[in-house]
Amino acid sequence: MARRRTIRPAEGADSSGPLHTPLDRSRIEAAAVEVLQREGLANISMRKIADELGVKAASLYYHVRDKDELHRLLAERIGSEAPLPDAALPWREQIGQWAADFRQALNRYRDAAFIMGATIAATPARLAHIEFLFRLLADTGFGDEQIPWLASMLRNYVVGFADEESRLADRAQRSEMDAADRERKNREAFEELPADRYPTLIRLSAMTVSPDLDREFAFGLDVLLDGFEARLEQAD
Amino acid sequence: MARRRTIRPAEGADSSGPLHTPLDRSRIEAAAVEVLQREGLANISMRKIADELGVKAASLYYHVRDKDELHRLLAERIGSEAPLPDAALPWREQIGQWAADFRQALNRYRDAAFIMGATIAATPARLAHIEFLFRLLADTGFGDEQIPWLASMLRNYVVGFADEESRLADRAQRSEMDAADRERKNREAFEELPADRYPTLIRLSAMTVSPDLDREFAFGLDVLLDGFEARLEQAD
DNA sequence: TTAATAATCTAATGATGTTAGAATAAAATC
DNA sequence: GATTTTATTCTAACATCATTAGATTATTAA
Repeated sequence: MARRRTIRPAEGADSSGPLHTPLDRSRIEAAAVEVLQREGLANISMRKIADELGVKAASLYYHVRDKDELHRLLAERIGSEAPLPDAALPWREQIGQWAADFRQALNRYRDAAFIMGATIAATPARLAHIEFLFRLLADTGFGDEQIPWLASMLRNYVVGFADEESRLADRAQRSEMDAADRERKNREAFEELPADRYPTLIRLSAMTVSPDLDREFAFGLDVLLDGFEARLEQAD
Repeated sequence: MARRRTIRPAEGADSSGPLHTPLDRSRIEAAAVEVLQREGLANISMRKIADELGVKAASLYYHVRDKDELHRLLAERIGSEAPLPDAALPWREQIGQWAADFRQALNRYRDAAFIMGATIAATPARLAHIEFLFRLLADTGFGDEQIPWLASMLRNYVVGFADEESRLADRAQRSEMDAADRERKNREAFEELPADRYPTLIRLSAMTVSPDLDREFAFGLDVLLDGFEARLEQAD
């Protein structure tokens, strides 16, 4: 039984014949990340990933079941880059830190929020996040029957926010305008709407033109946690 | 200039030659809905929609720019099926009603939450929802600079919840088990996890097995709105 | 040296979105 | 009523995609 393979020494030119360092899931994952960052989730294909590795697309299927598994690999990687906070901090600060770190991890990758939303969280790093939230909420005094839904709200808030962020970033990149041009164009778009139908929307459109996303993220989380705290007081 | 077309009388057999009632966006939308409900979003294709209409795929492009526009059409349809609540009710009840109706509309269509999340809301019905939320929050006394983010949180909560619901429903349908079998299987899956790594997750897994989704939806919304109310009291 | 096994490749299948340009049908014009 | 114009659909094709079966190569075990 031939179990292990060694890395083939690449003597001579790279392109002469099938001389590659052997594939494995982690190299495939790395290549997938490369393509993701360069072309976005919608433009990832098995062929492009294979090209990145100097290999034919069919070879990937020896190491990976299908494209869905690749998505799960990407999701797990993103999740694994968000650290868990110091357990000694007060609960609100722990959640604040967790949310900020999670958001940061999501923002490091293109379409990350979308990927997280489209895959199931049955991998170690992502389960660790859920375990962290469950444990923290339990230790803080929330009722067992509430905890899964509260945790889901937290996760949902961060992913939803990051998703909006990434949509904004994509739109900004696709239309190659500077911030001023974009702001003008945005304002024009709002002013084209029928003013009688959407008066409040138009009046408040200025608020959404150039937002301070860090501030808004913290604000929304604070609102959410105020709601949590209200439940906590009820239970006493 | 030939402006109008009349419906061709379908004398004789349907299949004899190119005799169709003419296409238009609304008939295409209806066919798309048909395919969506039968096969799910991932399995919609221009060809299948065309088949549904007894027409070739290329014909669709005369009425619809591309597949993205079709998605926007679907999203607008879903949004237009959620009514706006009675403006005479207290603000929390208005939001409660709005959320319940919106969730119901989302649950009427397969993958609806996903579709809403993946398209931009620049269509009349969806803008009307935003206008409603903005106006209600403004009338209730929230600060102008907070309103867009609060509204985004509400929308995000409903869509996120419905997305989880539809994932649960899909999984339930795909594995053709009854509720009891599913519950057992789910429990087994949790018990396979390493107990030392995810103790709280496993302990609370019972809570997520057969949830009362209506109750949980209302609970989460209540938590969120408690957070809103706290902001309101600060402003006074 | 030979046999077994692991990893990659070739080739193909069937499906997809989209486009260009031909064909057809209805309406407008004469 | 005949002809031109315009609106709508079709044919055919392109490039791309995920995936699979089976041949081929390379490496290890016997």
